[in-house]
Amino acid sequence: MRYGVPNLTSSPACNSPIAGFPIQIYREKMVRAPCCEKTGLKRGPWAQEEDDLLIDYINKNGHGSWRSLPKLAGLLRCGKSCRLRWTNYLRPDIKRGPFTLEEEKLVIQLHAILGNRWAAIAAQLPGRTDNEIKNLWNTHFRKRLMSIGIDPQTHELYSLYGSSKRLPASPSTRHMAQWESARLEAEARLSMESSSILASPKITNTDHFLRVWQSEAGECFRNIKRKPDCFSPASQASVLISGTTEPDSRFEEAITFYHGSSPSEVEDSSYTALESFFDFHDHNDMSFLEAHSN
DNA sequence: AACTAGATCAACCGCGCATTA
DNA sequence: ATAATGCGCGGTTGATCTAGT
Repeated sequence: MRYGVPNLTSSPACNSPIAGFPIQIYREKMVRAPCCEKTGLKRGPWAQEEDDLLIDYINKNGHGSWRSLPKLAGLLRCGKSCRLRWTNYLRPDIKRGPFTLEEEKLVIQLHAILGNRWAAIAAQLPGRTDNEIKNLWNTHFRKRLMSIGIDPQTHELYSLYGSSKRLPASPSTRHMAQWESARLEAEARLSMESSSILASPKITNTDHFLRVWQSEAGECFRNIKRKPDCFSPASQASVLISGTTEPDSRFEEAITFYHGSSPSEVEDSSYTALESFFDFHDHNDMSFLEAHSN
C-alpha cells in the first residue's frame, strides 16, 4: 500500500501529535497543526467510487469550502486531498495525454522566464496542471537540458562559462544564455523530426515575430530605454504590451538584453526570446501588436 | 523467467500568503 | 493588531511500470 504510516524517524510530517508525537514536542517545534484530523481518514490512491462521489458532489454543489467538502460528500478524505484530486485529475477541463511539441517548447520558454513557478506556467497551458508540468520538467527536460550542457535551473550554457556552474557576470550575458538554451532545445527537437510539417510553423512564427519586431510596436519596444521619463524600461514595455505598470523584474532584465539589438543582429534566439515575452501575455496583446504591424 | 535499475507520476507534505474572526 | 483558518504552491516521496540483463 502506498503512503502508509509515516516514518516517524525521518519525516518532518511526523511532528504532528496525531502521528504519535507528544503534544509538548509538537508545540516546542512550532509546527503548524495538520489541516485536518487524520485519524480514520483514507490516504493513498483514490478508488473509482471515491472519484464518483467527489465528481457528483462538485457537479451538484460546487466545491465550496474544501475543508467541509469531504463530510458533505461522504468521503473519508481530508479537504486538501479532495482539492488535489479534483484540480489535478478529475476536473473536466483536464487535458490528458502526452504534451505536444508546441506545449513542450512553451514550457521550456516559460521556465526560462518564470523559473519553477509551475502554477504560472500551467496558467499558460490550458488543460495542463502545475503538477503535470512539474513532473514533465523533472523527469524529461531536466535531464535533456543537462545532457546538452545547459543548467536546467538557470538555463545557462555550462560550456559558455567553463566546466563549473558559476554564474556569468552580467544579466545580459545570463539572458543570452537563457534564450540560447531555449532555442537550442527547440532546435534539438526539431532536428530529430524529419518532416517539413514541423518546419513550416516555425517559419511562420519567425516571420510573425520578425514582422512584430519591425513594426511600430517593435520600434517602440527597442527604443524604450532611450525614452527619458518616469517609467523604467520594463514599465514602459509593459504599458506598451499589456497595459500594466507592474512588470516582473525578469522582464526588466529581458528589456535590457533587447536594447541595442538591431533586427539584423537579432537572429532566431532573440525571436524565441521575443516570442516568450509575448506569449507570457494573453492573446489580446498579440492582437494589439498585430494591429500595429506593418 | 527472474531480477534489477531507472523512469514515471499521483499523492503527500510543509510553508507562505490572504482572508476572516 | 493579532491569531486562526483556508487555500494554493513547490518540493518530495514511493508504488508501479518498463526496459535491460
